[in-house]
Amino acid sequence: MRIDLEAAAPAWRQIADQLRAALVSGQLRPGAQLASVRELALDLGLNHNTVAEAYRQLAAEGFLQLERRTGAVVLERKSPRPPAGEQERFAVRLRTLLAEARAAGVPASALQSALRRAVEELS
Amino acid sequence: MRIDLEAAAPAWRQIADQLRAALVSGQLRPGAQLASVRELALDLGLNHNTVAEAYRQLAAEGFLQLERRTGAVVLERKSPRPPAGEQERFAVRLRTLLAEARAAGVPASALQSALRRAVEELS
DNA sequence: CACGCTGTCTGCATTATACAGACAGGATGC
DNA sequence: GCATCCTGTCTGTATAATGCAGACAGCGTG
Repeated sequence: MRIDLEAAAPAWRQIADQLRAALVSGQLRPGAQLASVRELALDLGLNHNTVAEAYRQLAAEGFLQLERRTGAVVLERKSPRPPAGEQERFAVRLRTLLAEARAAGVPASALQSALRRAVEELS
Repeated sequence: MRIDLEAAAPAWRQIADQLRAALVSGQLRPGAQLASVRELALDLGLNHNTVAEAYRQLAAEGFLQLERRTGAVVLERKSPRPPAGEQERFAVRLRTLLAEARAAGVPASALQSALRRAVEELS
């Protein structure tokens, strides 16, 4: 796990994003015990409150259970009904991301293979 | 063009992102004249400085020429050599975006078809 | 019953954002 | 000639977000 303090996205969101990816992909299964906010903060070179903010975000999404003595535990979570327009918002963000990559000079062929790989990983 | 002031991304970045998508896709061709910062700001319900910040961002990327009297004009721009690791950064952001969409409840099949559509649009 | 470990809360310094308004320069109209 | 208008730019400011330091609260353990 890697955090870039210079990035536009705040550190707590980067932490939440990377943990969410691990949760959705099944690398973190229900019942798993996460590192304490201070442990992970020390590991990342951040303040414990920054990690706590990320944990609270994932708890609000239903992924984690936070308790005083127990720490952060992965919950069972059924996929929610997608809010209206969620699919369209994804399409817009995907187009934006592709435009940024093409503007940075990444060839279209490389983007296509990355997209095809993503399609396969979703199966 | 639509701006959401409540979104996490700042307004000037949303403007730049949407204009960049239009530039990369060829909807805005070299020589085209953009709306003045005040015109577009009025159209979006924002301050002219917010639009100017977006224009400066695109100018720094080589897309626009900004001049006092002339306004904002689309430049010819050869795609730069992609910085090292740019392709990998794209892959990471794509995975993050997909994880977020799946967490929001968008079914994998919908994501796959959106990805396939994006592959075709890149040809 | 003191200690240690957990997440939570309050307060603070810094930075980013969006805005209001003044400025600069060059074309246009009288 | 010269006022006027339209362009992007610059300065200053109020507000919110961010990351951090440190204190607090609950609960198991020795």
